[in-house]
Amino acid sequence: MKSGQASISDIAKALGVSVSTVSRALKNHPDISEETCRKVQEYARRVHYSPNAMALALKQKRSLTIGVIIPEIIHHFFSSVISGIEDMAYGSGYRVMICQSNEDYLREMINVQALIDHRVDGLLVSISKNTLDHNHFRDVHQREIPIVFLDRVCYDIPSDRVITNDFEGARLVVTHLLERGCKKILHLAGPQHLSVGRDRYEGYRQALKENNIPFDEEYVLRCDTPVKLNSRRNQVLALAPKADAVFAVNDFTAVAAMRLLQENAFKIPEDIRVAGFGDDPIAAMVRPALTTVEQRGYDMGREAARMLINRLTDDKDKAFQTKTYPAFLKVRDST
Amino acid sequence: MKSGQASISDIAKALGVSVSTVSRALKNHPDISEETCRKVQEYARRVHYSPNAMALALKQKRSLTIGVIIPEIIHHFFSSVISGIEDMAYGSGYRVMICQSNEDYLREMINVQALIDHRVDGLLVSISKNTLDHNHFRDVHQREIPIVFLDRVCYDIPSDRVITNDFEGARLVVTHLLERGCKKILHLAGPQHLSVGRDRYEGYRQALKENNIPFDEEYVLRCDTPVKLNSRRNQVLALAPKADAVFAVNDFTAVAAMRLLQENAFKIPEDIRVAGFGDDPIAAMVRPALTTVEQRGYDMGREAARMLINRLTDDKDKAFQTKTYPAFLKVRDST
DNA sequence: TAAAATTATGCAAACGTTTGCGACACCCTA
DNA sequence: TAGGGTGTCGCAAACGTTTGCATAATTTTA
Repeated sequence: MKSGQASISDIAKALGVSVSTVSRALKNHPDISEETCRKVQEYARRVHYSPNAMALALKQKRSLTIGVIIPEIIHHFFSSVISGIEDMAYGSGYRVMICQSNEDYLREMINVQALIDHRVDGLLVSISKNTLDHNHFRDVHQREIPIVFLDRVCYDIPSDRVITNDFEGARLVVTHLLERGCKKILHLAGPQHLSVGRDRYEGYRQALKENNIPFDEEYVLRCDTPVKLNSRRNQVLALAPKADAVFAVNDFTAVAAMRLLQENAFKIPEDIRVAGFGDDPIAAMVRPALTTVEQRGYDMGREAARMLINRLTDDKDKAFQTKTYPAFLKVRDST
Repeated sequence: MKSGQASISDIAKALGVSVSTVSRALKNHPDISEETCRKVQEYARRVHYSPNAMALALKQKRSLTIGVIIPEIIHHFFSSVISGIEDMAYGSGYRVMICQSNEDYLREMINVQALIDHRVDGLLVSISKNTLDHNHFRDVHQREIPIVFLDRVCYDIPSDRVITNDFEGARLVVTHLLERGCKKILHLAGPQHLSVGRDRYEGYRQALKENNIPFDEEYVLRCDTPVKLNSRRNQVLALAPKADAVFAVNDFTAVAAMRLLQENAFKIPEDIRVAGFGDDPIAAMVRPALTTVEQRGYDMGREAARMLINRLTDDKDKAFQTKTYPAFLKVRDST
């Protein structure tokens, strides 16, 4: 025990027994006498023995660790996801390594490689906005490391998936706006190569179609962050007088839109209604409180972890499945 | 290479050389001929060889991993901290294992143990609200694993620390309120066993003292979350008519207070002014926008990681130091 | 041409575990 | 008293690396 950490063989030496005896004694193996068990365990406790997870992982060829790659931890949705993952993982004896891609393709690839190097048993991934190529995930798949995609999923790779019913959520919220009498709904859309961006866009179109409102390309702006909104403020302000509602692909952009409109003397919801997506806590705190679509991050994280751990243990070869969480409308004061 | 992952000895076997040759060839050791290097590296690339970090860690007795324990990832401050830590760590070849204590003492202890088991090279910690006993950190210290405390620090353990000047921040914001003419300032305080809670409280008192405003115990409420605020709403509403300002220990509580007051027909800032601490993004988004104290989470995380890595490499035995970030007042519409 | 130096490679130990198998020393039974 | 059973324990291999040292072949030097 040269440096702080006692090993099994330190204990063996100190007690004059073999390492195998110590190893067995520590887990109350029936081969070992009670007397020896007691002595070993007592000594182990005295020196604060803690098993070396690396050595274990090496031996057992599994690390009991799952890797998580999410775009940005600062978004409430993703931090809820992480909490869900952690709770489920810890409860099942797994550890979690969390990485952020920062919406960056290169960083995502680096993260994947780092997690592979660490021999994680499985991967939980929500892909970055700027990821168009999925070969790094294909690599993971070829290594027989199971992946569960979550929210921002990838349909190229055979895998389990956990998603919100984005299509239905968007359809619901837009239908709600139409029921309020809106005819011209501006959609601040997300990237169309992302499942969530596309599905919400299509839900928007579906709602229009169902209500016989003509679709107008001009009323769709690719704009999914407050920063982007700000850089397109003139365009938005030019459209706003003609529009009677804004549906943003997420709550942050919706709130930013609300502020922009309010600063320009629009009254919400009187002059123009605003809705978001995700039910970030901010939605309930701004004034007027934001109508949005609930997205259960914690539950989705938990479920994704459950599916992954399941595949790691019980049914390795079960058919892949996609779990879809229903979307619930949260009507507040902004619509 | 039975299961997906090729090892060094798989390469050795395939190429008819020894594992030591492969190991050296992979890192361009001068002992190995160019020819062999080329062959080995080419083959390694073909089979997607990636070194087993566990085996490496075992051999080298260091994992190039640092463990992070923070209370709750959903708080913007802490997720910024994490981003700062990650960027610095990745840039220096370190990996990061992130754990949440969820403000729970037991969970914090479990996290510490898990990170010890994983043989992290060092620890970055912001202690939980419910941690009164610090023996689990003393254990870490005895194992000669360096710790850097961050924001919520612990003075019992010899270690580096990174903090905000909470005292000064609170003094500034309260002074600002007094300059606005306030005389009765309600303080929604944090736990007094936490450095941040105590320092902000004392900053509040100091500001009063400097301005010859009598301190009144009745105007200090231990209440640092929206939930707690809600359960004490009657108490707050009883005090509000007599008070002319509220200073909350964090922005979430401040915003919750604003909403409570607004719902009860108080005008902000006309009837009562409200200030928070931390400059959470929500502070800029609510109306009126919240006056608060800036706290540079990203930079603090980066700095903490830098200090830790420094201690891990260069100067193991340098004297411990505490880095204090200055606090800046952000005056907005709520005061 | 023998000795010395150089070049390229392999052996084996070590890191901390787990685990199949074999080795004892007993005690019991027939 | 020989055979078998049982209760305790140790040996050694294996997991994937790195690295000091030995080895062998080749070249250089004197």
